Amino acid sequence: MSETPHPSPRPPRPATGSSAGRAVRSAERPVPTSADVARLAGVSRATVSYVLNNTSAVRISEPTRRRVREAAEELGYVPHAAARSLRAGHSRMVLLPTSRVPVGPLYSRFLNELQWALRRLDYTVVQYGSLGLDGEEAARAWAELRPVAVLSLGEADLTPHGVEVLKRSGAKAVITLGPQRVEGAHSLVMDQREVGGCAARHLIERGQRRIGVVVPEEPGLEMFSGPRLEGARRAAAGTGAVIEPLPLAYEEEPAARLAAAWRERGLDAVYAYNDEYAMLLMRALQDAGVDVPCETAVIGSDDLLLGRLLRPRLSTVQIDLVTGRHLAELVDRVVRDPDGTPERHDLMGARAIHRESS
Amino acid sequence: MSETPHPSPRPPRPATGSSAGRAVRSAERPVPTSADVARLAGVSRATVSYVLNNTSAVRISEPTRRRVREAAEELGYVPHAAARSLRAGHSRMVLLPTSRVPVGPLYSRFLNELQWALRRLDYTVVQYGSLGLDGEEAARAWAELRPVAVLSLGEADLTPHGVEVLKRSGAKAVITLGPQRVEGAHSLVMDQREVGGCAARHLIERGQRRIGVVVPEEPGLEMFSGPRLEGARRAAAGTGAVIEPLPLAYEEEPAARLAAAWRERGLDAVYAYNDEYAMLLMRALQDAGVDVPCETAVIGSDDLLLGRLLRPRLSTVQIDLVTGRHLAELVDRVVRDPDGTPERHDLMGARAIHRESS
DNA sequence: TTGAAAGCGCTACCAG
DNA sequence: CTGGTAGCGCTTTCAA
Repeated sequence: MSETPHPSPRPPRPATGSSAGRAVRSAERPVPTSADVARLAGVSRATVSYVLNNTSAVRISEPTRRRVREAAEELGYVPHAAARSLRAGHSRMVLLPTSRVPVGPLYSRFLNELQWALRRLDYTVVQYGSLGLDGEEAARAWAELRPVAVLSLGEADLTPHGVEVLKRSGAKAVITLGPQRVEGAHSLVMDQREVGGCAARHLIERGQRRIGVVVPEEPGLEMFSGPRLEGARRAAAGTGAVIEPLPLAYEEEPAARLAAAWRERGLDAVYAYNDEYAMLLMRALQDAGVDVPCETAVIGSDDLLLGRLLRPRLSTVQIDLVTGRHLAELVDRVVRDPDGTPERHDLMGARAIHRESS
Repeated sequence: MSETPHPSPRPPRPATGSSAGRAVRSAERPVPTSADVARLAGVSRATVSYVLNNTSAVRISEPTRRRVREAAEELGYVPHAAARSLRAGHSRMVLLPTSRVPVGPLYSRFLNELQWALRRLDYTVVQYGSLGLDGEEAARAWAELRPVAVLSLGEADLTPHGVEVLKRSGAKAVITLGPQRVEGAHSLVMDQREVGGCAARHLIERGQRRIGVVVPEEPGLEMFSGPRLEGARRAAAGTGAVIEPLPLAYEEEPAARLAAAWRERGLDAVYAYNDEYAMLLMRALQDAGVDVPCETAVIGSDDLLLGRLLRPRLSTVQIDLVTGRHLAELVDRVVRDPDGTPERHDLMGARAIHRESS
């Protein structure tokens, strides 16, 4: 991609030659505008606007209303959102930069809930794929849409300058959801370290001393895996337990290889990033004759149903995300009062659930 | 939600009283416009536009260019996408209505790939959450954004009339991805029946006669589960095999109940909607003492890695989706030549993979 | 090489 | 109760 940072030019737009506005192709009917509706109904554009928006400050006679509505219906008129928000000077668009990583079921449920809640508050939720843009570029791209709020869920690394750009472009709320605060933004801290910390503490309390931590090789997961590893390290610090990172690809063959050389590592426990990696590794260990949990304890995270179906049942770290409704309300509050002090919210709880694998 | 269909009014907008345009709050700096840049650079707005868009038809002196760019940088100017596309009369927005269902990893990978490919073709991908709107309402809501293309992946039921609305509002391409064609739209047929068909044929070929088909009770999945059941029925028709639908919630307890009463049903095989449901049911069957595959054969679909970790390894139906790149190119082709005959593409292949559970 | 101005579709004033 | 109209920010033609 040759999207370039600010003042350097965009790729030149080909001089189309075709004049702006109405469609030119002969066969194409032009898109109907409120003026067309007005003409057909025999009223002014203002009246059309009043009727269609039900403006309360103005009384329009019932026959007129009906004529306008019939005309709109007949033409298949649909108002032009861009024109409307241009005129209004603001929109109710909440921008939700789309993640580039395959997110888990937990997270996508959260996203759905969030969208629903925002809709109920009359916001238009727009997920914008900013794949392949860095922080600054992304911020500029988002700013072009003039959203009233941006909810960056950690997809691109929002810099303080990026936040500034967004605010200058009219965003009332810039909210980040990630491991650390971003200067100038309202930050909802979702500290993944706590997940790794829970897992490690659980293992250590149960007497394990040499703990492996699976780090997925799948690209795009560093955002989660790094802090989780870090959290495990912190939990181990000073307890005498040691932490050993174990890079692993999400496939049978690499898992089998890791398991084959398992005893050489002398690990007595492993936190496997999440339940899926845990299932993969646990199967490989069992196939290699390593007993779980006696020889090696295993714990995952996310509390997937599937983990409960294994034998032994998989221990896990349950993650409580803030509800979508809660977050939506926060967005709304910040939009209404943009000058409130950027608060810091913690919105993730984590607790270990002991089953049979640890 | 009180979103009402067309001509009936929206909830009246509160007469704000505040005049449109520039922000009013005293503390707030107004959002910089190209006019501000022009003023600061000491040139006209036209020149600003030329420089920032690198218009090839016009030669601007290098010193002027630099002054303009510096001014833009200093003000933190970001062009206003809505104004631009209003003026241009078209946008390059591809609207991707967001699904309301928790989609699987397969599908979200496909979505990511698609977004990426569309970006490479210089489209702006916007996912729009149309949760809670019916087909007609959704079509109108989408049309307000004046997208150049709409890619409805079956989230809301697009009616022929909805397609008409979208086309009238300027959409060059309306592409549906679902079990059946929609009049007027380019249809990419993703026939889920084929998945159920594959599974049933596989079981029948292996000598099974009484086949259960798990139908998830999870809301929002009917779109997939219905056709899959239907496909299984068709495959069974005339073979002497019978199909029995088995509603099931995705939880351990209901699965255990189903398994406890399993023998009374006299089923010798089951297609469990997907691999996750298959894993759930298979575990329940095993816990109830029903042998898999001898007493009951089990097959899922999606070919998840996790299914291969079970003992017996889970048979499955592998689904080949069209690639995102392929679909993006189709979108682009249709946008460039909107009047081409709506083609019908098949973009799903399915084949059964025999492992150990069937 | 640059500037003035029209106009995209819409809404909110103010006058009738 | 309704209509005229200004102007949101931008691009592009035409004129200087």
